[in-house]
Amino acid sequence: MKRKTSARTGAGKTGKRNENKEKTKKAILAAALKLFAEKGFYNTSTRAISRKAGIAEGTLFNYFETKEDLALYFFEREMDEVIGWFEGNPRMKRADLPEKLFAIIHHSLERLEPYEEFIGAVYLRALAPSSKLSPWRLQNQERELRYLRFIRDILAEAEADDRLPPLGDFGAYAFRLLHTAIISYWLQDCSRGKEQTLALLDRCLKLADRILRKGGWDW
Amino acid sequence: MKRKTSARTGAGKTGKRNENKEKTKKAILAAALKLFAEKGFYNTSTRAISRKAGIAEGTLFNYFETKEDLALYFFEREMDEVIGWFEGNPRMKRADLPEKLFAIIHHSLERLEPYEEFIGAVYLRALAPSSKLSPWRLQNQERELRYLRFIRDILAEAEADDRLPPLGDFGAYAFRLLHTAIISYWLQDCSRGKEQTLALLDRCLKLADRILRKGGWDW
DNA sequence: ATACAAATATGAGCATGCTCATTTTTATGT
DNA sequence: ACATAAAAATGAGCATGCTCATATTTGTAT
Repeated sequence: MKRKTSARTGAGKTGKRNENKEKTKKAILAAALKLFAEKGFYNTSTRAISRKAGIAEGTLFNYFETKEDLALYFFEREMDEVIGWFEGNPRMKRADLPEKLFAIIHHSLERLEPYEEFIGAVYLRALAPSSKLSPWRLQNQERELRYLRFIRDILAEAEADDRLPPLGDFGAYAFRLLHTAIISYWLQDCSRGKEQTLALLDRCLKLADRILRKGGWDW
Repeated sequence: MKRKTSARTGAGKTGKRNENKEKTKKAILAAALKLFAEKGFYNTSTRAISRKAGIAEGTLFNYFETKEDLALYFFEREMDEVIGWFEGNPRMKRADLPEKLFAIIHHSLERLEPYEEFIGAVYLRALAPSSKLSPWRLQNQERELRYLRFIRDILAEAEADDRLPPLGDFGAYAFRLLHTAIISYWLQDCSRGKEQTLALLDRCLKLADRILRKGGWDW
């Protein structure tokens, strides 16, 4: 007789086995988050995470292929948080395009702040998902697509209202380019409260707004 | 009696000691370059470099603080090469501003091509020199300044001819932002001959040209 | 219950980047 | 020549990220 339990693969399965797996995964993530916050990414060893999570060291690598993957998981959650925050925020619905785009980057910078130390090691990679650098996993490609669709939809809405020339997919790619660049600037910004970055971001988007409002550029 | 040899510190000293030092440094760099090209950055161990250079492993770290520093050295040389190429190229003197800027990024991408594999690990860091990620060394700050001055001078020339509104230092920073972003795009560009990146770069600079030619933006 | 197989956990062990106490080399003063 | 000190080279050794052969647990069929 074949299995009677759910035939689906992936998350959401039931059964003791999967309960344990999820419990272990959560334990690892909780331990990692705590230690990263305490000691930083580079000063936290996978041994320490395993010990705190109450598992053997090898087990950790059954759940996450590399230590960086562990960090990527947090970024993925942060990005979903930003998308969720935006979509659940009624003020954003009413805002005009530059305000929306500013808010998205601004909010994501705020969410990223606690992780600043290891963003250089991980985040810039995450934004270049098809780089040869590391074998890109499906998980990352899904996140990437989710991000690009999210931006594309916002731009498409503005295009539909004739407030934006038709950029096609280029718009989302260009915005991601800006997003990447702003983060790399933010990383090296020593000013109080990262005000230089915010000023730069404001400038860039106001500029883009002025350009795009004119319309008729030969894209 | 005090030393009679040169009192200066730094490169260019004479004496058997410094001759040996420079010889060793060159041996390390030659070995590293060869191995990086053969096996790639990540598949080349510091042990292998040391062995090929004919020195003990510890010696390597008397010359370069980290393996990444070894890589940074090549980037530094590449950047100087780009600056030298630009300044020694008479066609560039006559070119207009967007052509100049396009050529700088284009040429540097061409020079960077052999190192593509480990640029993600090193180059983006190098462009964020005051990041907390790693304790930034004087060497890097000097390179950074050399780059920014190089760009600033090109922009200042255009400003003097009234072909550009007065941007002050912002111009050089903004260009570096573009440069960073283009590189991160380039890293993930799978198109033949990286033509997508070149198209994007062309678009960005033509756009910037059109904006700036109008003049009078309230920077 | 028992047997069996698939899934999962384990930790000894590997290669690596890097450190540091010690040894060797070089330059100088007498 | 010899002594001395500074500079430089050395390689054993450390902690780390990660692997993999082995051991344990879990689910199913009889």
